[in-house]
Amino acid sequence: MNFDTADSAGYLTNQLARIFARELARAIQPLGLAPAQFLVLTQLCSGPPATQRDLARAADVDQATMAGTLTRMERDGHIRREPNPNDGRSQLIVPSDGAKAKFRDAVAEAEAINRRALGALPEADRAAFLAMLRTMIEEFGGSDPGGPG
Amino acid sequence: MNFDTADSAGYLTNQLARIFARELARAIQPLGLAPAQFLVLTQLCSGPPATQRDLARAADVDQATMAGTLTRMERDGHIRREPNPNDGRSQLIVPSDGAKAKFRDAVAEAEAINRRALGALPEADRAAFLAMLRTMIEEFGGSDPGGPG
DNA sequence: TATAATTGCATAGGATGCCATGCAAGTCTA
DNA sequence: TAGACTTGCATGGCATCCTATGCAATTATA
Repeated sequence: MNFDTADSAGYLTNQLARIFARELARAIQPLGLAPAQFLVLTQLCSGPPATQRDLARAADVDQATMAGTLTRMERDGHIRREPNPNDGRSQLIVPSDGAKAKFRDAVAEAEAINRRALGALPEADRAAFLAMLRTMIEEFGGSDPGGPG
Repeated sequence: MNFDTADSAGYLTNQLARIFARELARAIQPLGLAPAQFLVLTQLCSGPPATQRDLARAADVDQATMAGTLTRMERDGHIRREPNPNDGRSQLIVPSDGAKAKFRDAVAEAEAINRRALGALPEADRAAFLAMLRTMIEEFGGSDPGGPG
């Protein structure tokens, strides 16, 4: 009974994902940002005001996970929570000016890492790789972090 | 200033990796195994006796991470640590009979998940996808969990 | 409208991961 | 051989993630 990790899509994907996360964490750590926080800013800096629920859904993480990330971001002054006039249960998450500035630097770092990784592939394969990732993610589309697929 | 996650290799890879992890965790949870523990058994059940350091390197995780995983596996009776006759600093990790049996079931679950994911791709693309993952992982080959690339 | 179901959050618990430290054992070298 | 360096582990701290709960605010319904 064997399991060859070298031929396992799950194992290889996990390994590459950890590499991406490590590289990004190292690159943006000087900015006071962590990978999950960068992702939150990606949403906040390019769209309308969002609630915790919105952010969790957009990032496809559990609500509890997002709650923790936002707590740390608030602690570090990256965001603040404002009352939501439309719903007393939720709050609107607003990025600080400092966070917006740091986000711009972080984007450059993230893009550099993506370029380095994709650069290892023949130019003709790069778009195909991204498309394959999207296809497989779509296959598990119903796989909410909070419910079986 | 924008960052389009839909075109980010890092973001998409991370998302797919979390899906794989979630699916595997749910599938093998009834066996009393977690993803990282399954990976350890993959090594232990198909190779010579290994030390904590060997396992950490094979899995490309930090030594401290592996220490924690092995502690939980020992707590749950999946492994035991035996003195290493060749080096007083380390111990040899040995899988329990029960763990070996559970590993066989877990392999079936992991393979099913891999098949489902890869099955979303045209047959002709599957091997190419795995090859691209390996190529990018190789690009960051020196990216040890404990040292900059 | 009173009750039930839904929805948004906060928290606690557990598994991974990474970094930084500190100690012990093994190896190298002057 | 003594001192310095290297290597293997254990721990503590922190960031994610997920599951399970419990509470409060909204909505839907009888």
